[in-house]
Amino acid sequence: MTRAGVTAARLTEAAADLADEVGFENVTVSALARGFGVKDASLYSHVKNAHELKVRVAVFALAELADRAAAALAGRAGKDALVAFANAYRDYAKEHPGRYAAMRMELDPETAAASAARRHSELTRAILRGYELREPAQTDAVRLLHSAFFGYVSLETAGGFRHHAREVDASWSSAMDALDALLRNWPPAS
Amino acid sequence: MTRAGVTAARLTEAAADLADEVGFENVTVSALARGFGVKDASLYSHVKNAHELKVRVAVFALAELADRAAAALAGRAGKDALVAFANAYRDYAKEHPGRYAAMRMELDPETAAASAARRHSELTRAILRGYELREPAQTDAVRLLHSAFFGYVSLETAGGFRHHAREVDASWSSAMDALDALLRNWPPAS
DNA sequence: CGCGTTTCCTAGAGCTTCTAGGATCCTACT
DNA sequence: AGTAGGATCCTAGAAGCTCTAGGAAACGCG
Repeated sequence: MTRAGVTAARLTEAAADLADEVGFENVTVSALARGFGVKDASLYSHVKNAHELKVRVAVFALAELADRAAAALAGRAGKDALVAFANAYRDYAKEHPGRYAAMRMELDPETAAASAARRHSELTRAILRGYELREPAQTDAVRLLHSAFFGYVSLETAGGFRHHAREVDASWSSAMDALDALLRNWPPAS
Repeated sequence: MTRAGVTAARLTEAAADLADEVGFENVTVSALARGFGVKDASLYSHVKNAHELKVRVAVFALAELADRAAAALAGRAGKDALVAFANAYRDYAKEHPGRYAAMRMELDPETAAASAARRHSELTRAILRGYELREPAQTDAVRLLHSAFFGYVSLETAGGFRHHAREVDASWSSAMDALDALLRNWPPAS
């Protein structure tokens, strides 16, 4: 009897795949063990909790998306960078809905700090290099941009825009125009 | 032995309260039954599923927030309306984190259509009366606004802005300024 | 009062989580 | 080669949650 070769990393990736297939809230230690041809109790040598497993998936997805966003940002500036970054978010959510749902988890401060969440902020900030924004407006813009991307993609994947006539793609590109215009014309502090 | 007086509505409200206390993902039929001093099997006369219970909470929260938003919007226009509406979202999420998390659930199309989700769109659209936007820019603006509110509040409650120096309240009001400026100066279709 | 409906119960099956303790495999050191 | 230690996997089992089936008790109405 050879071993199944389970590691924490492999486990996390399998959990992420499972999340994309059956939904993040249906990711379970038992189902994961079945996928590995292993009893569920065995997985507790690699993972403390069911909760820890989900946190691992969230952190993994955060890092994966940060990689994609960084790649999309390379060699681009201004509106090109903005659109490429935003599309990285949207495409990732479409391709990996379970992983994206995992990212919506609440992480406790220390794991959040250790995760790629900070990279997301830094990458969003990198977009602003093509625009003229100084602190503290820069931080405010980073937060608003991140919120807009995140919220738009969340609402779209949740089906929030389904019942409208207008095509979502057209709305999306219009939103990109609007955000670009906003960054070029950020209002002075009141 | 008198009856406990359980109805679907009372159940939903208790579930919403429970969600605010222990988190939406920890809302369980058993815990709810304990709260009513009743066996868990009894609740299945009122609710089909655990899933249906959660959907009920989501729909309930959606309606409750729509009521608040509508009240906040009454008698206001322009930026006043924008800020009041956005604050209704943010305050609700702070006051009722479990209910807000419930709203993030994916609803199947028919229940989503029957829910207050449409009212949210209409209320967001009402904000735009104070600005000069025609279709299809209006729909695009509604989606972007809704995304920004929703995303900002989600990220803030998830602790996404915790590690930054700048006060979130200041960033928030700056975001309001920015969105107001954007609506007053929406870019023409490209 | 009696009838049907609703609410609640007990009993139990099935799934998931997680712990305890034991067996087996791999690695590294002597 | 032999063996000690650690990592991986197992069985067994307790506890919680979901949900069904069938029965009893309360309630509402004619």
